[in-house]
Amino acid sequence: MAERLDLPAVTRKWQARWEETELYRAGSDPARPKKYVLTMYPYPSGDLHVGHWYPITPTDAMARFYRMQGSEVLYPMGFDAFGLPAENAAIRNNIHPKTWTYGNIRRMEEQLRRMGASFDWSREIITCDPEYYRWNQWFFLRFLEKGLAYRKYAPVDWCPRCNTTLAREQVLGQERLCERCNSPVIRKELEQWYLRITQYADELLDFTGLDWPERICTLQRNWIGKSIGAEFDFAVKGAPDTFRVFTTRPDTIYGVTFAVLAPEHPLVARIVPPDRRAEVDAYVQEAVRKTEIDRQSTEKERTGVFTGAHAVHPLTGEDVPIYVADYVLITYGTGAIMAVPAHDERDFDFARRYGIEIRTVVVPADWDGTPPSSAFSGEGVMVNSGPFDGCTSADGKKAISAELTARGIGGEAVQFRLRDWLISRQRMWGTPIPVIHCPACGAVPAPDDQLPVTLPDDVEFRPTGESPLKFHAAFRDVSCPRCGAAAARETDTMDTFIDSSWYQYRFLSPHATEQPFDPEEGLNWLPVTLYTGGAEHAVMHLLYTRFFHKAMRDLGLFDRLREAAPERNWDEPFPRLFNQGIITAFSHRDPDGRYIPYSLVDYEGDQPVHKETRERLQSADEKMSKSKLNVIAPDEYSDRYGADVVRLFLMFIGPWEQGGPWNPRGVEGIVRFLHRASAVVLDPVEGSAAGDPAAVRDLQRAVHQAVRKATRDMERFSFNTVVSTLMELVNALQRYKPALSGAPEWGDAIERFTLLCAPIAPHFAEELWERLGKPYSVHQQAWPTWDEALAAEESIEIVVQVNGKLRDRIRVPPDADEAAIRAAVLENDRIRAALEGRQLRKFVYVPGRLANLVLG
RNA sequence: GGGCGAGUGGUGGAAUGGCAGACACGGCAGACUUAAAAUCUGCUGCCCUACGGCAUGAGGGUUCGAGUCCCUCCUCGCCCA
Repeated sequence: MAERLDLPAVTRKWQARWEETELYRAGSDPARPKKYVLTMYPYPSGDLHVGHWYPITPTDAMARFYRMQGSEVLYPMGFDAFGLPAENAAIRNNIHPKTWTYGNIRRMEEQLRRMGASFDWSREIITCDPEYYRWNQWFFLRFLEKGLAYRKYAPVDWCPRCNTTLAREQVLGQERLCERCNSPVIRKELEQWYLRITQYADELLDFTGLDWPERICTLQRNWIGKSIGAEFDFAVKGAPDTFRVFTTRPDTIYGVTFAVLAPEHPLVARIVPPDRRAEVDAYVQEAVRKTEIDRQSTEKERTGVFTGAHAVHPLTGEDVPIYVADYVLITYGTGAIMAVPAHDERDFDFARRYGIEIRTVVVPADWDGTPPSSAFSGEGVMVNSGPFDGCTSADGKKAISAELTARGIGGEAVQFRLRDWLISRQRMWGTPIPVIHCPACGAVPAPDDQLPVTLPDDVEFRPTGESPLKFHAAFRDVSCPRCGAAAARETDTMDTFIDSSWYQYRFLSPHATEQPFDPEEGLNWLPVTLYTGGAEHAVMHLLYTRFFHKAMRDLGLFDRLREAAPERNWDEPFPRLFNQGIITAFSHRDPDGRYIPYSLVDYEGDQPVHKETRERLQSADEKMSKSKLNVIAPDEYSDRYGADVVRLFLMFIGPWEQGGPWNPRGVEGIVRFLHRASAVVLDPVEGSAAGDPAAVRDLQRAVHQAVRKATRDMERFSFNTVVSTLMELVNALQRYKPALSGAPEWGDAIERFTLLCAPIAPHFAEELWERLGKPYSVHQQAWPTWDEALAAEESIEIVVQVNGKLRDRIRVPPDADEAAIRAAVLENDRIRAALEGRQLRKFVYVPGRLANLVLG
């Protein structure tokens, strides 16, 4: 056997060559179709682990696949470079976040290069560069002009650990944890900047023309949370005040027996008579201290207090007692509700507790007249509802809304769960919000010619975590652009999700100075052909960028493009999205629950134990994370086996959208595969003949079937089966080689095999290609095609079943018709035996596959 | 509580409604070797000596035929209450 390929050396050799020859620079030949492949850019945390390789490897394969199919491909990479870890590092180590960030970026660029991904590095963007973030500021000013950006005083979510406010989307789960650091958020009242994403709520609910995983659309739909119902004003009895409520169930309005205000509702203070004030105040004080989870929890009993005031039922004129209760949130809807205990579980609990009447007004169609023992929240037929008795819920909703409109107190209304996007962050390492606060003129936008408003280099971090911008006189103290008086620059910075909301456009022309992106380049590449990334961004990045795109569109940024290419989708940033799964690895914990690094794990049989203490360890398959000490660095594997081994293994694990466990043993299988493949392609075989024609046909069939399968599987992102197809092909080539390696068809076979390897094992394929004496580069060759005639089976095997059970198989020519098959089946000995004494009821024939005899 | 997704050998997984378990890991046996590693060959879902039977979380249904479609349930994951 010839010498084995030195895969790490092959990796280094071709990476250097590709870089020298700028092989992956996106070209601009107008004759060739264009594809823009993009995968979510990483945060420069400092070290790339296999979790980073996982999304990149298949997208790189797709970029290569598209190039071989004749397209020019834009496949750029950059860094999401603003954000808190840099600032925390700055506080700990007393270095500027910029120093830390750029250090990490340089290291990660190097690591990314060692993957051998075909990025066009000439397009790199780094969001903390003023060249980039000036355009965040530019967009902010445009949004301000259009009323899409505004400032308001409101309750906001505050992360005490990160020392900043967060957007609603960045507060996760029922526990309301900070998306970054997992600490529980608290509520504060602050004046902050918002983007009016709610203006696009309806359009964001429209997913037509999006080839996205259904799951992501559903998540966004739920998050936006459109509900249609009615809104109306309750008049307070004996006072000039009114308060507005929203309900999704106007058909239950005759069942209203009380109303509830949120403890924070401004009306509370006004309507409470003096004799009840002490009790109500005490309740309100108590309520505002509770977290939202406590208040909304279904476990706890619902509490409240009677205000002493009454409202007037809008239709019946009855007195409706007004309560304050903490299960009504000031942040949702109008902060007040009409309560219908018979048809709402929470209202039902509350009414039970305080002895309030429960009045059934909607019943199921088959109702037997007995009062239900719990709230009936379904739809049905209206009863006890005056003129509306007998209406269905659906009709009743419309009729009641119309009635409210007729009385001039409300009407049909739509409520969204989606809130405007809070973008202010009380942090230093982000894009400065380009606004100046003037005592006379108020919040004044920085003039365009003052952009970019840059972050100062000489900052001093405080251990408290407060933004140093607040204390930086040169940054803060400026004169008002409008009146010239002494004024203060805004010291809050923008949410870093602003950066990623439009980065796909900056890649087109990362150094454009007059506009965010060059429309000519846009016309070349847009919209993005394929976007990939993690599903965890469903209601953050992926929602924000859809909003941002639509806002950019409404600023006119795509007008010229739409005019030149009206057939393309200019309403969405990413018409086609694919979510990869998560790559996991074993973590190990000692009996005290502490995570133990791999370097301290030993095995006694299958039982993991602590290398030193010999304690038994608990292992679990978990998402890779630094805190769980189960992060796998690809470097060790890459240095030992070459980058292609890591790439192939990641693709081989299983379906890309499912993710899967990293398994060092499985890596060995890939190494074996590459060595067997290189041996079968490169090793000479002595004394081989021209080969007999039947064997040649078998070889061609194997090759052409593999080409067909690999092509189809690439197109449907089924990378694991692309790899297994190539493994099968190598197994077949090994079988045929001794007899056929002298035949001309053999050369064709190994050439096609090498080309099939190119997208998924780029270094390996390049080396084989060169050793086969072919011209550089394999990545500039055409993807192989298959010939259906050569891929066709010579004879086909028909499975013969009796009553659905396998009884025999017969071989027939591929063109055999049903009559011929039937004859052959009935002649078959085993079938005749089975037929003995029974009657053939039915003969089912599936062309080319199977015959099923149904016997009586 | 609601929505979505998943459940297939010892393991990762494959399978346009048509031969369940491709491909690989691991295991077993053998070859090569003084020996080991590497490599190669064979076997490897369960039951049965065999014929054959049973098997895709459980139960039902549709169908000539169900891992795949429908219904009910269980378990796990994610999202929302």
